[in-house]
Amino acid sequence: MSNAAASGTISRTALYEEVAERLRVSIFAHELAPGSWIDEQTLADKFGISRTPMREALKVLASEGLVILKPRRGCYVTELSDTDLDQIFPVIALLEGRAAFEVTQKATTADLAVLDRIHADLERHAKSNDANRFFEANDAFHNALQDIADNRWLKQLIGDARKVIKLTRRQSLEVEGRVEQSLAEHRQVMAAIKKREPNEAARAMHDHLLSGRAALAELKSNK
Amino acid sequence: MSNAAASGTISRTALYEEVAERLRVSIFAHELAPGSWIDEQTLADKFGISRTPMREALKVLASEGLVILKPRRGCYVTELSDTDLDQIFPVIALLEGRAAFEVTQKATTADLAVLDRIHADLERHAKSNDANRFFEANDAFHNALQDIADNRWLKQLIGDARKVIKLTRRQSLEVEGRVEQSLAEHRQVMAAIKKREPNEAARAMHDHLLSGRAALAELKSNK
DNA sequence: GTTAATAATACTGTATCCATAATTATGAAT
DNA sequence: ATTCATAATTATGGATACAGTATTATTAAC
Repeated sequence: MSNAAASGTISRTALYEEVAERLRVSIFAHELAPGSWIDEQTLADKFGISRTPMREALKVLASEGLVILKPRRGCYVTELSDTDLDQIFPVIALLEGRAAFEVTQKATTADLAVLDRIHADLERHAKSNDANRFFEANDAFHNALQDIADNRWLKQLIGDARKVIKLTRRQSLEVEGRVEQSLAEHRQVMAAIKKREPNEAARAMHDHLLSGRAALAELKSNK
Repeated sequence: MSNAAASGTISRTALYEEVAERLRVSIFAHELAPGSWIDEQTLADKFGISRTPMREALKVLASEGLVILKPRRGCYVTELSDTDLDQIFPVIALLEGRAAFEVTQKATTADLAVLDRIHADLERHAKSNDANRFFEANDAFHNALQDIADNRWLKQLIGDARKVIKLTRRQSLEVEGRVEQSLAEHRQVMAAIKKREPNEAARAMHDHLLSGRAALAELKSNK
């Protein structure tokens, strides 16, 4: 049998997937504001597509929790209250703690090298006070960790939960001193992983995320 | 203003939701076998609907992990390997443990009464060796617990994860003595909740679910 | 007889169309 | 003037039609 090279570069993603991704970006950028109604037809016209893939994309976003579909009422961007954040952060902390736990058990020396490199990026961007790059590296670190944990379902659940809190992620890093604090917490996570102490790594990651929630709360109270 | 009674009982669920539920049932009952291809048109005809709501339902199931959508190739029922089960059970154990933790903190005496009643059902159906009703009551218990935990996001993530393992879970009760063991574990959970010891409740629930996984593994090895 | 190429068939993906339900606006009555 | 009812407009939900791609089968050539 001929190989799959002829069937295109891997496989062209379906239109509804691209639409879903564009919508996610729009939602995270608050171009589609929380609580606002999504006009299927208008948005589909703007994207240059018909309502069909738009509707399919909205179904996907709905099951991700990014929008809510009210039957016969239309689609609205999810609004996150403080209560929601208080509810979801401990859950993410738990899940990512578990990821750290599994990483500590499974990581090869090559895996550790990858983490080390990303952590070095974190240190560098913290030193140069580049909050944007720090944020990116932070994302990369958590993603790398989940890849190494090599648990498809854990990764999926964390991804779902993280998508939701991304709705509000207006840099908790803007809190005075948060970058340094976050960095220190990352160091603890790395140290625990290298020491091969799963429980300690899990606890460090867990506390790191709750600390992120606290920073966000502080930001709001000062606003 | 006239009330909403005329607009039907609460709000009629969309067709695609009903279809999604029917598909879930079919998948759990293995009428749609793991790995098998789902013929949109044929199935839509059988349900007496068009392809549109069928496709929307499949999108939802895909993001729940029950099926996978291969672009231009169609839709296939997810196959769960032993590795998948080994990966997902510890995660569910963690999440439901957290739910038990939160319940122990939040439950009112009325809540405890509800749990007591369902637990009594469990005891009864175990005594009469009615595995089906035991399974139902077990589901009801876990659902009630999540309702009392009153954490929308935790409930959603547990629901997503549980949907996946429902593909296999029911069989575990067929293991010799599993019903009794499961009952004993439930007693421990209830006791810890009543004693208002969150950590103990979490650990008991966690172990209960891992025990369920072990039973399933045993069933497979004997098969 | 086997393999490769081409053609046909069938299914996925997208667009358009129709029907139903909800909301809003306008008019009438109190 | 305010409220309630009715009608009209608009958007969602569902069906059908159409286009493009992938797979399979058949035929021809080696």
